[in-house]
Amino acid sequence: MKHPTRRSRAIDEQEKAARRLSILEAARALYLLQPTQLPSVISIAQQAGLAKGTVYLYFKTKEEIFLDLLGALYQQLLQELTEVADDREKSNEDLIGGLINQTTRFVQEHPHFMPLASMTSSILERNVEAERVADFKAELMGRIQILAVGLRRHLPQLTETQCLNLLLHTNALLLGLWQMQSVPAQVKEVLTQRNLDALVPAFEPALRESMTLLWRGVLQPA
Amino acid sequence: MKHPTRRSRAIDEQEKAARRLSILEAARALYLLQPTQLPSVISIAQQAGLAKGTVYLYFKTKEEIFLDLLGALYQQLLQELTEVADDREKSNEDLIGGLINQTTRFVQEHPHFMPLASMTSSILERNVEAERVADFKAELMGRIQILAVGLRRHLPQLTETQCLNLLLHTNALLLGLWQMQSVPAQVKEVLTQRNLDALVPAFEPALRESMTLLWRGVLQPA
Amino acid sequence: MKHPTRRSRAIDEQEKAARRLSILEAARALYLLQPTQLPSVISIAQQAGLAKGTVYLYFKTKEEIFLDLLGALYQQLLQELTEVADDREKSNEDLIGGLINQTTRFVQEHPHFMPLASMTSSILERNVEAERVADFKAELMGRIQILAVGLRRHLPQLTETQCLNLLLHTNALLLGLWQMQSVPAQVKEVLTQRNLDALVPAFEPALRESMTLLWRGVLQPA
Amino acid sequence: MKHPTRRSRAIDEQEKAARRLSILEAARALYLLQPTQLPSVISIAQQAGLAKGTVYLYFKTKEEIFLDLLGALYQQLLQELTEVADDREKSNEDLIGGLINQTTRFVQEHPHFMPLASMTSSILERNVEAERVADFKAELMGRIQILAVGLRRHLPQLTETQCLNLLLHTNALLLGLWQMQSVPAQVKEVLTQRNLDALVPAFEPALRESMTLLWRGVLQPA
DNA sequence: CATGAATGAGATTTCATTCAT
DNA sequence: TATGAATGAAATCTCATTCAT
Repeated sequence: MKHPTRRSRAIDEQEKAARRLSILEAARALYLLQPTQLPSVISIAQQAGLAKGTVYLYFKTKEEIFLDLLGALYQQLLQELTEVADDREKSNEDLIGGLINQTTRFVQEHPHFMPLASMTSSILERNVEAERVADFKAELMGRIQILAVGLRRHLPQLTETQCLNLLLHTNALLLGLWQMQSVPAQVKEVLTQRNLDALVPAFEPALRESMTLLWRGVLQPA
Repeated sequence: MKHPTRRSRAIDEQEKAARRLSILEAARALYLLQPTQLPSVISIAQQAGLAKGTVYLYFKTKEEIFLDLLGALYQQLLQELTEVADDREKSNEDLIGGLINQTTRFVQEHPHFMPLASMTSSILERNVEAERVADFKAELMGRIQILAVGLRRHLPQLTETQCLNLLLHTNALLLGLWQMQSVPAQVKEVLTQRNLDALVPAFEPALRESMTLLWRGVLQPA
Repeated sequence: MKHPTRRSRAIDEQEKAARRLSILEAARALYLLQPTQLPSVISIAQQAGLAKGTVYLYFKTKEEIFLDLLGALYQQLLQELTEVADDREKSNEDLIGGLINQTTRFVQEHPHFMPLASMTSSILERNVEAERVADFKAELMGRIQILAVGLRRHLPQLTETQCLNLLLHTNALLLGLWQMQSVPAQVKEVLTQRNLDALVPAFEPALRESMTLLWRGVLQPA
Repeated sequence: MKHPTRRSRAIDEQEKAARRLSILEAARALYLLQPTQLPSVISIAQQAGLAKGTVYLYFKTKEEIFLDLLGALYQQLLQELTEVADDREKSNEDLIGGLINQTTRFVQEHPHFMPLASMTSSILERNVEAERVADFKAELMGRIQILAVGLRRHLPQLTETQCLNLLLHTNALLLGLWQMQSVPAQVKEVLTQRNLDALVPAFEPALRESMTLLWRGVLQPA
């Protein structure tokens, strides 16, 4: 005694991709409402106007949805950064500044990016098939390498490895700094009450400063 | 005799502290066995020879246990680093090298440190009372400030804020780099099969390199 | 964020047994309302005034509940039959008649007995731990053996094996005849419309007749 | 080309019947592999080289497939038994023995017969349209009546009703005895470990014994 | 007619947390 | 204080059945 309702169907690959996207979009919307935790699968399904079972038709686990979402964000960010690096006219200073600006703008415009990135290792990768995680990592590293190549055109004094590492370390800073300043509102309140606001470093200035130091370090060898 | 296994009660403060410690120790032992996820409360209780409910007499949530553990680890690390910094005889290079060495050694000797630190923002701080998180943060920042002061004795050319930020950014690097290389065994296998091992940066070399760059950057102003 | 409500607790074995019984009773009540299918676990829990999780604290699967219920029914039936057989004054005819009467009465008074017994092999035993099924079978056969012993006091001309087999075959008749007459109401309607009512043998007369034949066969060797 | 694997269509009655048969055959093959449960519709469809939905063009429910299979088996068995009964030369003893032999042989040669028959009332008839169940019953009873007529030629001392009932009760024994001995392999293991093997009666001897008693009972009126 | 995407009920599991005893 | 029974949200899975294409 089942009661299916009427819906459109994703027959070809394009439509399937679209449906996949609609799930991702629903997940994103709900997560933004409450970034303290991943929304439940049932709520994602409802938000997407689908049945719970349909979601599991497209994603094996809830975390896979968000790893996908994160992958798309990383892809977009790296795409944008690569475009910045492809501008041959820029001076080194402008390049670094441009990359920093682009990054901070991206983080602001996609408020779910850093929260998701921050739970990659502790949550998302723990509950996604190894194959899919490997896909995610491979894709991410591939795009970072492309960016590294673009970077080296500006900084020929660096080896390719140095460029790559520079980017990896930048990503590390991004992750770490975000987490250090990502304090629940309630905690922030308590810290304020105790006059300890200064403990929570502001994300953007810290990122600017640390990135500048890191890049200056590599460009001015001892 | 309904409760033949009923435990003795911890009446005075000493006993209570001891019981608290036994829970922390049980949690630590279990987490080391499988740092991929926090052990369940029931397993911690059993490991400590207590009932599930008893654990909640000493900790409000499971995550509070691990935030406590992490706090102790941070405290110890910063203590050790402060001792390194307090050696007035060291050259700047030795100082930096000493801090790096001490840090990497600590990470190796306490295999639960970085995994716990990596879930601080996404898991631990989300499930612990704001008051406790604030305590954790205040304590941590206090010790970092002490270290910053020690550091400045060696590097008088830096402002206090610069020293503090240097440490904060170092912590960020620690967090981010660890997460980037913290890949589940199964994923590592898949990456190996695809000849993509190189995607996973080794933690210690990456930490050495990035820390060196960061510190060099701050010491050699443009 | 869980919301437990207030309930009494089954601390000792007696209370636990009582709670187990309350689940069994809830399952029985619901099954009687609609014997076409086993009620859902959630409905059983609600009927018993418990949470779903609590039901799974006492039973591993839904089918285990009903196998338990069936076991109790078999136990009661065999108890009653043993009492009938223990009446030394009875003639053979009275004995057989008494057993038949007692059986048919039991079936009528416990309308869930035969439906459950009819799904033992195809449903209940398929989804219950082997250990539990073995318990059920051992218990059942033990009681049948006791009844066989009682039977033999009346029928000393039979071997113990003959008595046992007689009972086993009687049980087989019970199962088979019930299933042959157990026709959903809708099917019965259709058969009536087609003037095929006669196809569905009445349970009780058929049981009486076949049991009489069976027992007469064993008592009057060729 | 959205549907490269789209099948040809069964236009005329012959093709439709053939497709129906291929579904039945696929269902039979899969069920034989694992008679512990009905195979899933998707597996049946794949085995038959069809899409899931196509199966539902030929059968209203999954159980209808198996009720059909069972109907064919009953038809064949009763056909064979009728041929045995039509041999006028046989003595009564030979007749009974022949019917028993033919039945046990049939059960052995069609290992899916009894498992299916055993779930008739609890599963198959619960999930098949009343009309179809009525068809099944009518067909089955018709053939039993034919056999009863054949039987009566040998046993003129019996009424037609007696002959019919004898057959019905025999069927009941068949069903009941099978179910009593149909124990999952794992349960059998446990019983063996407990030295309780004897609890599971062997099907064929029990059938022979009980049928002999039943038929002897009817032939030797008190 | 044929297809397979979509549905959704329900079973089962896990487990942090609560609270009656 | 200590206990562990009870809770219930949520994840995941299965799968028969429907129905848009």
